[in-house]
Amino acid sequence: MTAGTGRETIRVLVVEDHHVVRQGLVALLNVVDGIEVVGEAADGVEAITQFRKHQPNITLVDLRLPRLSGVDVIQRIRMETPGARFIVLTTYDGDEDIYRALQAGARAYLLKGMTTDELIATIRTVHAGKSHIPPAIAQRLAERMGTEELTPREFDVLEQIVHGKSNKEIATELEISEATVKTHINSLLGKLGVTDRTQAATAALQRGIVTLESLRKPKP
Amino acid sequence: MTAGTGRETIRVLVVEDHHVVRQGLVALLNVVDGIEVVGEAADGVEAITQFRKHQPNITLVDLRLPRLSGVDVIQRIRMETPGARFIVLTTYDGDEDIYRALQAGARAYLLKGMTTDELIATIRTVHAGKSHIPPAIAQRLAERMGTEELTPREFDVLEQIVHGKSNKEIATELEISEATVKTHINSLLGKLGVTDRTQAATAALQRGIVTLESLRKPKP
DNA sequence: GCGCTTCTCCACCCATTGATGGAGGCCGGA
DNA sequence: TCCGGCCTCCATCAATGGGTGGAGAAGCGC
Repeated sequence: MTAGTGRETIRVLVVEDHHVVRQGLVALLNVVDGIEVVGEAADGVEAITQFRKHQPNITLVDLRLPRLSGVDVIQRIRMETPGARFIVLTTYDGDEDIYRALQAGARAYLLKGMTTDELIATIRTVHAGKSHIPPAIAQRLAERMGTEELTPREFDVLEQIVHGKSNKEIATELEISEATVKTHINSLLGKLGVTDRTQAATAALQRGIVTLESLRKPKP
Repeated sequence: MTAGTGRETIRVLVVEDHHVVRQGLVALLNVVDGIEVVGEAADGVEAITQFRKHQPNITLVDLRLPRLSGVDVIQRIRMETPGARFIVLTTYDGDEDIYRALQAGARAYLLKGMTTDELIATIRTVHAGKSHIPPAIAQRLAERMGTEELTPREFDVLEQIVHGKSNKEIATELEISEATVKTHINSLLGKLGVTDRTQAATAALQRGIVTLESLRKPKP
């Protein structure tokens, strides 16, 4: 079980819930010399099962997955196999997701829409033990630095703001006073670098702190 | 040039900018009996060129495309070939996009993440001259009905709201008085069925009236 | 224990926002 | 031509939102 930097075939696990995209990845990768797709998974739970079964060199994983998110998958697998290498692949490119994925131990981050060459080059790079972050993403990560973290409570309030709640409603929902809500809003506005709740809402959506999908359902 | 409902091969053009997804579609479709991918395009302009060249029975088209949007592509092609049949394929499922695509003449709307069977069944259905809208989407379309259209000016104001502008800033930007801005906001809040600007902003993003991507760039 | 952060709350003030109702001008369809 | 929709603007009022400064309690790391 030596770290492979040499000639042997790179064994890849593809984790992606969209059938078409998964199919595309497999089709693309299987014609490449030196890369073999050893397994596929359509959700987070299946991903872990497949990983245990195949012990791939590289796991290509989408962040938005049913049952268990991509970040969760990375964290859990790395708990039992710390040397596992991940490349995150996603359509959405909220800063928050990138950040969390890299924190969780992903070695590279690719947006769908990349070229085949980029994909293959990244797989080889990561398999060789290096990391690879595209310049555009590196830049946004840099911007994110220096930005303070929101506290859990501030996050709760922000979530409510995105859902269009008034301060009074937020107070009721979180069972705190309206004054406290205002306090939290005040500090989260500062941290997000915005001046009002509407800007806070769009900033939260842009950064992927809250997702548009979560808006449809009242409360999961 | 008779409408094909019989045995002959269905000739498909795939228009999709994401390499991986396009590859997936082509890989999936080319193994199916009775379906042949006759062309591929990665942007709107190329789509039109490819259409003229191959005159496919079915055009599978992504809505978000470089250079020319999916809706534009459908409209332009239908101007010269009114009988052309389109299936719209997209990840994002904003109501506005669905609506405009169907208005423009798309016969079916599929979300990425569909099964292979759904895709093939839909292609056959549309080729047979029928339409196919998934229940989930049909429901949202129904909800959208009864909703009044925004006027162009209301749309302008909404856009500014999503960009986090205050009424005063909007007034300056659009070169109208703040009073007028308020008037527009009042009516657009009603039409969107929301009670304040923050809800208006998230509603606009949900419905795809304004996109998150457009928030990054200051002014295109 | 001490310092730090977080969460909670208060009071006060002013700016912004949204609601209401009214009004004139313009344009395009009936 | 008249009607209806749209865009423009006005005044006024009540409610909400955001800014400031201060303060006590709980928890954590050292």
